[in-house]
Amino acid sequence: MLLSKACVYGLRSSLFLASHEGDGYISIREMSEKLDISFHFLTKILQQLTSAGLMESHKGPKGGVRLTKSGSEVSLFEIVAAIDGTELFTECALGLPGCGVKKPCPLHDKWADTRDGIRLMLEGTNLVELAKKGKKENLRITEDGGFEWI
Amino acid sequence: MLLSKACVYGLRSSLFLASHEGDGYISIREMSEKLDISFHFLTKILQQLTSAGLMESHKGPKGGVRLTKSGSEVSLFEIVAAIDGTELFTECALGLPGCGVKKPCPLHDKWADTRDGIRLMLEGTNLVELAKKGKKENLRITEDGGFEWI
DNA sequence: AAGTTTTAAGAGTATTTTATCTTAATTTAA
DNA sequence: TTAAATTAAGATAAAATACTCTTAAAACTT
Ligand code: SF4
Ligand code: SF4
Repeated sequence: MLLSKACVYGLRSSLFLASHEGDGYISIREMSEKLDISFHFLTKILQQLTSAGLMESHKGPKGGVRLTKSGSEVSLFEIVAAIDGTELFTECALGLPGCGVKKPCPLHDKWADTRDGIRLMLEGTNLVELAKKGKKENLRITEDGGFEWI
Repeated sequence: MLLSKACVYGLRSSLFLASHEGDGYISIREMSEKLDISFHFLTKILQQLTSAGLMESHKGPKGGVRLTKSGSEVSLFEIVAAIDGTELFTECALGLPGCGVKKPCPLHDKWADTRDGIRLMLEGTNLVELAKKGKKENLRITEDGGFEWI
């Protein structure tokens, strides 16, 4: 799998938050139920996004998390980088350490292009754009398709 | 990581075999030492490639493995598919099941293009091509760069 | 035929990832 | 000021991946 489970959950909930922009803090419990993700696991993932500065959290009743920046300013790349790190975009298709520094592997030229393709796609896509599209075309962000865009 | 460790090891040893085409069976022990991969682990990986029909093996002294087809006919995609499967090229960036069948996720269009980019790169690259390039430019396929092309 | 070399196969171990559980700290509201 | 709601944090558990060990089977050499 290209992205870890944690990362995929991070993307899904970021999308959720982008579609609720301006609604204040959204509780993690609510998100975990609507998106069908384990509450405790999601909490940990969102803590990562919070400490990366992408979200801010608030405790107590009426608490929850919300995006710090406007969703249109947050690219998928930032979320992936915060959870899975940027190794995917700097390291080797053959798993060799120190790409570009020591002598490269035979696959380098082709892989570097492919790798950049992934990065550019993630950098060039923002949360609001996706949430709008999802809402307009009634696309899904849960396994059972049960989630309804507001 | 895009490809599993097993898959990367499979690619490295396939590259090794391609550069030894016509030398008959190459022992797994020799490969594991030259490529610095655990012998038993490599054995299992090569068993997968053998049962997928990409390699054939022979027991006893003078035994080992060799490519069934000419290395120029084997694409990286075949090796990846035999070890990691083709999920990467059919499934969802958001980890949702049944892509294309049920309603898609908002990322689908962009992700499908990116995904195809990875597949086309792997399909469009064959073993001999890479081995030749590696030999000519003295590129590496081991971590320490210690491997020498023959 | 016996001994050696080599892959095959399955069991076993270690590490990482994924997920859960428990307790604490903070904030709101009655 | 007390109770309820909520995130924070750390410990634990389960599952998946990565790796190792042991024994068996096959094939070559003498
Ligand atoms: S140079 Fe080769 S080894 Fe390094 S990252 Fe690129 S493909 Fe991988
Ligand atoms: S349609 Fe959406 S859910 Fe399905 S594979 Fe494509 S990106 Fe993933």
